[in-house]
Amino acid sequence: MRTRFARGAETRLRIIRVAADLFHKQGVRATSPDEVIEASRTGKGQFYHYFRSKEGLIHEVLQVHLEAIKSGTALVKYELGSWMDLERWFFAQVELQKSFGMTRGCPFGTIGNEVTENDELIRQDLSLIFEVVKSKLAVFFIREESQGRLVRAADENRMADFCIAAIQGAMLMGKITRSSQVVETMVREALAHLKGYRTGSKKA
Amino acid sequence: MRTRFARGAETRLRIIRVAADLFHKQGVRATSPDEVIEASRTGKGQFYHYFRSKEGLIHEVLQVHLEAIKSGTALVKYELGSWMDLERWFFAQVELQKSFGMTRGCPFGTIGNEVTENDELIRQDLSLIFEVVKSKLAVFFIREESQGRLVRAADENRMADFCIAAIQGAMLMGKITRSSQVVETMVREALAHLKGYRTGSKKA
Amino acid sequence: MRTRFARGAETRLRIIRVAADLFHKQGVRATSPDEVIEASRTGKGQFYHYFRSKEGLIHEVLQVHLEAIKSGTALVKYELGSWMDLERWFFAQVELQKSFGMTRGCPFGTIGNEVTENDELIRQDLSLIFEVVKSKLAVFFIREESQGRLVRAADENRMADFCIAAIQGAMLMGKITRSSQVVETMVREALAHLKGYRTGSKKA
Amino acid sequence: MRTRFARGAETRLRIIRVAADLFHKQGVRATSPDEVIEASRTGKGQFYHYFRSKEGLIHEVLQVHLEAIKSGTALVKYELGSWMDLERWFFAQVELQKSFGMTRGCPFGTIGNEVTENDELIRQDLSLIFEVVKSKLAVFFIREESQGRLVRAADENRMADFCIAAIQGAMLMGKITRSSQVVETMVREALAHLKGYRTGSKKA
DNA sequence: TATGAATGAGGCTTCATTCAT
DNA sequence: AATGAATGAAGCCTCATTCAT
Repeated sequence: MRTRFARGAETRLRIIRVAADLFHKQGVRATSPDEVIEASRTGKGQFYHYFRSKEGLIHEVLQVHLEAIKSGTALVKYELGSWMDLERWFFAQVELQKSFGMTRGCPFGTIGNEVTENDELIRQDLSLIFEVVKSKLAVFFIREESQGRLVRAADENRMADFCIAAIQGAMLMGKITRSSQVVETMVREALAHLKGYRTGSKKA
Repeated sequence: MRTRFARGAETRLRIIRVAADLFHKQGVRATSPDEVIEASRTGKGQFYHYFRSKEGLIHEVLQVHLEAIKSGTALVKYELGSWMDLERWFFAQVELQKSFGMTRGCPFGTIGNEVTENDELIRQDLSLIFEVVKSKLAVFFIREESQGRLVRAADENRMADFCIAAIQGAMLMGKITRSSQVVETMVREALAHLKGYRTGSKKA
Repeated sequence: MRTRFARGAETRLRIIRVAADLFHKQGVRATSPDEVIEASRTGKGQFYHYFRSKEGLIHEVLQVHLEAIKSGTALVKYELGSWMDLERWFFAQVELQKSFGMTRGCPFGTIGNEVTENDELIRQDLSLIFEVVKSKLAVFFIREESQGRLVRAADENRMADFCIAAIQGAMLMGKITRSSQVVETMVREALAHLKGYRTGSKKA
Repeated sequence: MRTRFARGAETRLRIIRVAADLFHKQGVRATSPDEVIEASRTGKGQFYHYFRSKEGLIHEVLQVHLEAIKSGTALVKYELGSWMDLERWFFAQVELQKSFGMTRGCPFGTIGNEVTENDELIRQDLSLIFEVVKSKLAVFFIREESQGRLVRAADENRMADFCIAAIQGAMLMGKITRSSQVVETMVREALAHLKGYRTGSKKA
């Protein structure tokens, strides 16, 4: 039997999950509290009981994403141990996008794109998420470097930023063209570029 | 004294220009016809006299962008004659973004990111724009190739796609982080990668 | 070669004809000047050049109907010379309704139904039309009476009113049920009732 | 003190009642949600909380009418036990119309007349209402017949249809002419016709 | 005669939120 | 914890009309 606390937490999470999906699918602007309420089969009161406002909900959705990334429970694995893992990291996102018929982009990029000067809090949530992702990617490059597997010119932070911007650009173009081709091209070029920083690569 | 032709066309263009700016600034979803109407100091009726609907306006805004790109009158120059021009192409966009205090992304990416399955017409308008941009970039790479200045492995279409996805990812991250740093990093890495396809580059 | 006057008159008539059809099809409230203008391929200016207002147009449409009834050029013939003609009068309207797939009622009833306390002018136009129709029907009954073919109890004015109300009720029900059955039932019952006023009818 | 159930239902019913009256007075087309909202002193949100759309409201209004007819709580009584009741049925409607100064017709006929090919749902609601009214009238005629009080030629269904079309035609003409005279004429003629189907009537 | 630009009120609906139970 | 009634601003669009050329 569920505890009283758990029952509430469940509702809260159900709302968050539904909202996360709708935000990913159609963006935050196009998603109204009403739509989230209906899709999560909750009541108006519950919604505003758990979330201060729509902005509050977005924040919570992003928190859940952030926790998943931090704890490694996200669909995409951000802890990289090898170049193979890096490839997997890129392609996991491509596969995710394909699973939605190329109708969606990156959930964070989609939200980030809608941010204006009035959405400073959300922008900071996103910045933090990307900061965490970046540091996870950087950790891998730093480890590679510490083991002498990167050329001197390699800059781990720049490489991490490059990865993120590359996948963001790739997925955005994939969504716009509704085709996985550009996405795969971009991912392969990005990987090729990154591998150029490995010692012993033919470009070195 | 205004010509008969100009009377209406002026109003129409005024609306389009105001809308283009608002769409760039806050996205299409966050921009209401009423806001466009007020900012362009027109009447409600005029708006719907010139544009079938909000979607129709977005379409027209994109048409104007497309024409500017095709005719070379856009702020960013898409006709590249040299690697210097390619660098300028990248940096012109970074500068544009900086001129808005890093609060905006690419006008096309911004709209593209908001596209859902119900906005098929707009999606196709954007696809066409990117198609045109791509072919302009490809023309440069093809010319380089034809003059033996690219390594055999170079694929001009892929390179063009890479340029577009790279700048899109860069600008989106620039907008989210409100910092030009990632943008510049991405642009430099992208250029480095592309230059790797030149014959005689140290990586070749 | 058309005279200058004729050209204008033509436009005017084209508008009236298109409007008459739209009013019949969807009523006056659901028909906007814009719709009439577009369907008649005219300009805004022309419309308000020929008609003071939408109300003015309705008035003119009704005038044209009235003239057609008076002059005998209407689709339905109101000059009755025999009981056969009376049957034809009823059935012509049923046929007209059938020709529109039972989606329309009587053009006058449709407009009359929409009349409110603010449409006094239109109401009077319609009253006049029905007055004229009534007197045409009454003329027939009076002639019959004067030739001793009606029973003493027959009242020609009441009989005419009965005809009109019967066909109005019939067509309205036909439109609502989308079926000609009620209409035909009503017409036959009405005819049976009227024939009961003939001398020598079995009911007499 | 209001019960939990009543709180919302009251508002809902208030809106329906106000709407029913406005629809009767000026038709559905001329009645805007805003007008209903104001007249029922509700908020915009409430309106759309209780009704999907304006069409939804019309539907609900008709449902309420239908229930009233079925349950016998309507102003007009449809359960007839005698020819006297049938007369009362006709005259109750005439009196109702008179009580509005002959400015309104039948509430159902008024709405039915405005129905176009895009209002299929409403048309069906009306069809159903008339179906129910018809069967109630038919029940009376069938009972009469079963007791041998109708001539062989009498067809109960046709008689019921005749009643409905007659009163519809009568009320429409009453509204257009703003006079109760035609209405009374029609009602009396209709009754005379119907009585002709009684055994022993002088017409038999 | 003819065209269509311009105006602003209003029509239908959704939004985000608060409140009462 | 949960429900859903209530609110009013705003969003997208059409209407009926007038004005300028």
